[in-house]
Amino acid sequence: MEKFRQEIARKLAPLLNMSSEAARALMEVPPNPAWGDIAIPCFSFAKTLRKAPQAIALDLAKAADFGGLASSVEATGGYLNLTLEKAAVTRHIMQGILQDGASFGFTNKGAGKTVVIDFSSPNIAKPFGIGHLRTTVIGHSLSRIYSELGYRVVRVNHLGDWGTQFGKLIVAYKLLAKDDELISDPIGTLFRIYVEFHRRAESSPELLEEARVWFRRLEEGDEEARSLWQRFVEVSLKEYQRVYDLLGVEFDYWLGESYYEPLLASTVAAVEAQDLTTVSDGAVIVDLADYGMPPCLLRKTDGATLYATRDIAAALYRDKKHHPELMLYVVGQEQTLHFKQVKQVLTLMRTPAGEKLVHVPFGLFKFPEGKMSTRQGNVIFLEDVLARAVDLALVVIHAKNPELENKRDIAQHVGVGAVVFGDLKHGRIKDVLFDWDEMLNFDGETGPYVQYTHARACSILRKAAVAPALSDEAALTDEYALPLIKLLGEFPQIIARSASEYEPSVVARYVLDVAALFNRYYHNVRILGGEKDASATRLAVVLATQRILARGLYLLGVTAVDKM
RNA sequence: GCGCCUGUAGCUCAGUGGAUAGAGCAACUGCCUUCUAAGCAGUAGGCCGCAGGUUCGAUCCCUGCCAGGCGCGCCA
Repeated sequence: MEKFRQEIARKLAPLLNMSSEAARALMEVPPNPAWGDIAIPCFSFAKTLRKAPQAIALDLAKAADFGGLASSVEATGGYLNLTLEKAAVTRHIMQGILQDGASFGFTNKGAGKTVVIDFSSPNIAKPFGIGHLRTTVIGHSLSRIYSELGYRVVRVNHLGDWGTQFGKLIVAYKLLAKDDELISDPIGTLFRIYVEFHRRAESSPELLEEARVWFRRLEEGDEEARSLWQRFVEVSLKEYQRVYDLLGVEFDYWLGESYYEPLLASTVAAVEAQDLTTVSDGAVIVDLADYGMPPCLLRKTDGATLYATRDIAAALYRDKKHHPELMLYVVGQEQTLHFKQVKQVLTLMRTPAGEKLVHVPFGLFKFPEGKMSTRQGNVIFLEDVLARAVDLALVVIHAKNPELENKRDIAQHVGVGAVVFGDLKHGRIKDVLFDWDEMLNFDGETGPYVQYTHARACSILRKAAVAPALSDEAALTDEYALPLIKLLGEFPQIIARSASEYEPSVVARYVLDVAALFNRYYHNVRILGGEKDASATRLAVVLATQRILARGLYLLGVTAVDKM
């Protein structure tokens, strides 16, 4: 479709006295498909040409020559509306998808470029809660979307494996846990003692001081502290891996904050060397008042480093190691200020890392009961959510398709797909209300709906007696096939837009639209049987749809099942 | 107090400086002897938070206000 728009823009540009890019940017999609494929609003020319928009549109319609591209050109209400030649459009799109197969959306914009994506990044010793779902699935999807554009993608899991919470955990462990508990139920145990620690600390604040001491000992390499820390990290990673396996999420690097620890001293020194730091109440800070921000703390009064120090060190490290074009941080919007500060400090340091750093924020999960807090112990485990979704999917399969083989396997993909898709269909930035009913819904605008549509397409392709072929082009232009094919043709633009906006929901919405149009097609047009050439051509539409749906779901990190 | 984000149908959300603001869920009503009814089709449901401004044209951009969320030097 885009190819046609650009063609039209090129022919239109001289008449409007502008570049073809500008002419392209002017184009709109008419609200009513009956009015055509492309609309050029003429209101903005009225002043300079001193003519009514209506008349301008009329003149353009008369003057323009689009060759065989447009089947109708009309001036209505100040708009120049044009309809593309149906057969040319459908032929072009269908040939493209059938030839390119899965690589139809591939535009190669990112060839030779690298993007580093920091996502998921759970805090060790805290359960992998529903709160981690968003960063994990958004980051996973973005990594696939950028790969699709030809970028080399470096996926980094920036584990929260350092910081004062480990002092707390060590104190709590020595006080409250037995060794065998950590083996039988690692996260559960760490979680329990972490909550209990905070409960006790309310009446015994000296525990907090003890925790600070232990973290200090950890930083200094104390053997006991170190070995406890090591165990906490190991058992936690093992549990996280189960969730990642379920979601199909992988990383290129698992680098905790501890990894950057040896770099911190030189990082602070580098900032100091640029004369950016001042000492305030004994702490080392970068004053950012000139940029309308509170200061960025690099060292506490006691000399210990902070979150910002580690993020600056990590950004410098990533830039040096991977030479990326972009460094994305898929982290909740509550950390917007933090990343603005880090970016500003990097910019002041005059390193390229400053402009490469992009915070990709997302809204929080909200709960009817109020804010969720690990410390208070009210957490919804992601694994439980996924398990419930899978169980429910199994129940639905037994009810709707009892003959299905591999029920458990399919149920897992469908259940997980419902949860993942349910998250990704929302714009990132909005807060999400956690709602079991919506999370476990399989009807309407959901992952299972798209998966089901894909399975339907697969089912037809399995039963077909003839091979898909574009042998009867008239079968591509009926009122149900035409809008579907046009939409399929937008796939490359959709991928590009979702990448530039860091917004997987663009793909999710698109895939829902494709599914809706396909289901309408399916319902109204008989594909199998009938005249051979027409049937083969309709099968080609089914095949093209199946490929786009499969690829779209892949980009979202959802499995496209063949049957369900 | 200051800063950032959000406010669209009963609920969850799309949407664009332009022509009649769209989906899904929930409600009601049709459609399974035809390719998977996790589907399709229909009915109903709207001062696009409020008030100004910019513009030929604002739900969209600007300002103010209201409501909610988040953040604001020694947590991450």
